[in-house]
Amino acid sequence: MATDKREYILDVAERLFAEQGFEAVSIRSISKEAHINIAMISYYFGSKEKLYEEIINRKLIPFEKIKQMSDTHASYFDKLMFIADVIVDKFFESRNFQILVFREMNLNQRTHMADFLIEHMQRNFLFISDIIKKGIRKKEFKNTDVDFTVMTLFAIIRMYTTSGMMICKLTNKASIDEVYDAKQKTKIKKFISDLFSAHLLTR
Amino acid sequence: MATDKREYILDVAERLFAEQGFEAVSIRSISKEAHINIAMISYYFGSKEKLYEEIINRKLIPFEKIKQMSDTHASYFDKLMFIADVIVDKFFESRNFQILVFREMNLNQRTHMADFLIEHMQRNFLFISDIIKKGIRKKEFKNTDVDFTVMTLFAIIRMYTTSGMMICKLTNKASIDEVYDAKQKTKIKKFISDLFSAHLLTR
DNA sequence: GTCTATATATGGATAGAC
DNA sequence: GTCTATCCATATATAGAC
Repeated sequence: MATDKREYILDVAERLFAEQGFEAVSIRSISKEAHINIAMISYYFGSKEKLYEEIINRKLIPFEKIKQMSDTHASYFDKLMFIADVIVDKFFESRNFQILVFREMNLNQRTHMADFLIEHMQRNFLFISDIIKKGIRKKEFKNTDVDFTVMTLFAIIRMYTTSGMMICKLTNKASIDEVYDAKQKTKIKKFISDLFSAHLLTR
Repeated sequence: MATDKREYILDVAERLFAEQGFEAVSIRSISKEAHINIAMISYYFGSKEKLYEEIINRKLIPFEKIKQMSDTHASYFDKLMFIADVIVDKFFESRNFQILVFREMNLNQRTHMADFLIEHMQRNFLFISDIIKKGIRKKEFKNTDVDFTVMTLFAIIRMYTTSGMMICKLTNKASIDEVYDAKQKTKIKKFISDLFSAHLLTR
């Protein structure tokens, strides 16, 4: 029961932090939105910043599983697209979290947290770089700038999933929900596949 | 002389807002960093929020000139790459500003400002979409998802120019300056050209 | 676990002297 | 134009009753 309430507070706070930014959200507004007493946040989490750290820590991808699963795919392109699909799924289902993470990485506040997130990002980045480098060595892929290629993958998924209002306007969708429905998820996966197919594959 | 001091305050505040976020920066810290009295900010700008609005407004791209210049290029691909280069140049020389703009577009604070920025973005977006659509109609370009294509262009440039700390780490650069030197600018322009060439051109 | 009341700090803004 | 002093609102955090 206590964990349920804790999780609920974390969910509410995650959304508010994503919408307004860490400093703009008061523990008063969190307690109001989550229908709990103000003092409960210090009681459960210790402080506003520790609450924030718990929000960040609870959803970071345990990337090991993905590494193992990607091994089951034969070609490097299939490995890469498998990973891309996993990232798209992950980002679609945790948009508020991703907004927080990318905003935090770009801030000079709480630098220990930014450093930690960047290191986490780097591990994922290196894993994907490695696949592409192997693909190039095996002549499956063209010789291209690997850093920019991996960056492009993250950049597209990040832009689409963490800038909902903008994407909604730019693509003439009626609502945010429409931007993130199953149809759009399929479309972005197909686009990524087409783009990287043309960019990487030798044929 | 008064405009010099105003401009200097705007420069300092822009950097601080980019580094720490709007709410985390106090007018006290701005006045300290800019070596002026606290009261001067209200005197010059009226309020912290009006100062912020002036920072945003002073650097938005007047896109009309670019439209005209892009007309001088023969192919749609050349038009597109001319625009991409202009955007890269612009983003490289105003990184703090771009950090502010993209962060602001993703916040539910000051929604009038976010709406304004998104509309500005949409005009640029539509202009580029239009070029690609024409290229497709003339069979210069393959038939692709135009929205995602334009998004990709902005996504790459945004990711590279507004996430300096991350890029520095991911690409093993010694310092931020190295991430944004002339050599790297050339490299990203070439990468964009290669990527969109493979993605768009029929040959 | 839950609540009220409060200690304490810091923020934006401005009045008014010079 | 520049500065000091101050008003007032709001923030986090916690002590202590229940």
